[in-house]
Amino acid sequence: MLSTKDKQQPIFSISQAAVLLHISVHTLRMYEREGLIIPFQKKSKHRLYSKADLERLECIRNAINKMKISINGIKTMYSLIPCWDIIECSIEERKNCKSYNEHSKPCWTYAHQNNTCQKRNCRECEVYQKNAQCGQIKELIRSITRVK
Amino acid sequence: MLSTKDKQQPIFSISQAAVLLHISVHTLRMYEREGLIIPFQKKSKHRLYSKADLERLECIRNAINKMKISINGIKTMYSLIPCWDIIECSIEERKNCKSYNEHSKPCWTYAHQNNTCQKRNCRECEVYQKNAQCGQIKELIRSITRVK
DNA sequence: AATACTTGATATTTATAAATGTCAACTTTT
DNA sequence: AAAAGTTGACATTTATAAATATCAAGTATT
Repeated sequence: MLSTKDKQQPIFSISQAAVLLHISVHTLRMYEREGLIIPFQKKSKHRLYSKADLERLECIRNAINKMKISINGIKTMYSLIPCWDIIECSIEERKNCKSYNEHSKPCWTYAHQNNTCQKRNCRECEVYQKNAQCGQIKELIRSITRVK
Repeated sequence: MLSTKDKQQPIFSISQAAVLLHISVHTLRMYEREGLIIPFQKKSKHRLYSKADLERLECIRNAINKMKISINGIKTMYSLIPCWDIIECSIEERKNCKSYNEHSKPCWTYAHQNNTCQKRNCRECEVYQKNAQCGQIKELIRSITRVK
């Protein structure tokens, strides 16, 4: 069994990842351009993928090809992740946060300013990492349900 | 200003609705088959649409044609509506409810058994009606956030 | 220093979702 | 009772998202 840390280690090149996932390098870069994934970047701008990245990509593939959800659909789904509850940002921050107030793309695709997320590396953020498994969004929504 | 009740009155035939929305009758029936809408049904099986239905359909159209979210994407989004929190069903009911546990289609498309929803008319249910406006799902997710 | 791989940008192909068309039986309207 | 509208089922068209191809410049590997 792999530790969480091991799963996050960026070890596969883009072509290795492409082979493992049976897709093309182009497709991987497209998913990144769309904001579905954030591979590790070397200084040379070359990408590296972790096992967690591959797991996430399998969910994305499944959503697109089996569940027939469009890429924009997936982006919108990601925009529903209750990030504010995960990172516990302040009411004031929420008021000014596009990710809190809009619903078209994932929080990690915004250029956040004047809030906690500005200093965060989204690839390492729990909001991003928690959603590597399929069905995690609904799980999160269930878990934030307030007690009455 | 129309009252909520007025907006819910089923008054438009399918062809009238189609003209008002600039779409074909076929498309309206397709959205229904997919579980995106529940028009009122006369005993003769003829459909009638309310102003609220038209509003909902405009959101659906916008999602498909402007936001480029696929129909299956919209169904998945609807599956994230925190219905359990809106109707306040019991923990026991949640345990056995497909809508609570799965994430592929809206709660109103399940043939619910042995729970509160069995006796409900989904078209009249708050869960369905609350989601007539675009962006309502995120609004609901924000609103159920538990206090820490 | 030669070979293989990666980058981003633009263009093209292909797979298929969304929308329409057709039809015979039934319902509503005049 | 004739005309217009609606139903469901099946077939076809079209619009476009997803995937792939090409290329010249840069980086990594042996």
